[in-house]
Amino acid sequence: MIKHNHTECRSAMMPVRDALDVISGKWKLQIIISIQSGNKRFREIERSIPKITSKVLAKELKDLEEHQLIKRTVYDESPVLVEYTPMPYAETLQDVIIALQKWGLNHRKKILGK
Amino acid sequence: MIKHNHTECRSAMMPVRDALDVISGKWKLQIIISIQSGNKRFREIERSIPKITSKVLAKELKDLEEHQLIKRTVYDESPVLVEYTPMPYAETLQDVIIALQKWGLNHRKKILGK
DNA sequence: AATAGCAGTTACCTAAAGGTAACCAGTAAA
DNA sequence: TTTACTGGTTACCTTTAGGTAACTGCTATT
Repeated sequence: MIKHNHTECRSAMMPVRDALDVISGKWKLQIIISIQSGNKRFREIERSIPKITSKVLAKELKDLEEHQLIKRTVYDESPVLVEYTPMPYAETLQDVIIALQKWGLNHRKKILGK
Repeated sequence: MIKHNHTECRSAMMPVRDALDVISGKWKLQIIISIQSGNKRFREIERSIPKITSKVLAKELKDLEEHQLIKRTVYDESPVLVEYTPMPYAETLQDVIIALQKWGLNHRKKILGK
């Protein structure tokens, strides 16, 4: 083999796979960003994310809760009050989010600049 | 730190959306990693990515070419020789890839550590 | 002559993601 | 009393992603 290394390639690819298994899809990172920005209530989060629907949001919130990225708290007032808050683990995604933000900004500039 | 600001939330979310429009999905980053590792030929790339199929690979390679992340070169020998190589623009994804790798590694440790 | 590799394409199908709209119970404001 | 808000759920449907397997023309190997 000249220069490319099969093993090295695998060990670069696998962790990306593992990460994408958790945070892939159109909505998960957007929801985390919304909650990290201070949105707590279901409708509040829903309104903060263009085009998302109740059904999709409900499902994705469950996924994120299962992965311990957010916490769902029910305050038993009447009517019931529900709050979604970020777990500390969600902060570990900052580098990913920032890298994607930077790349997205740059990409938009590139596209519009043509 | 965390402010409850609608505008701020949007401007954090939109670039992530833009980025995901280009590099979302199970395969695109894996393909870029494979090509950046030195794999050039169709079958070579295919073999380097577990579980990918010819059909999916062909489609994703077209997408990546359209977004100018990779280049397809046909050498008109006989039989035809085709090479895929990374464009300089693909290098701008390094931060994203590295962030995802780190997070994926850490996440796997977290899951197995329980 | 048969087999295998190359770079894909095609047809067919399933599974997952996502959209649309209606609906629930409870509360509060108009 | 009607309207609207809350946090979702349900049923139904479409779209997209992705898998399976066969097949192409061409060449090189066995």
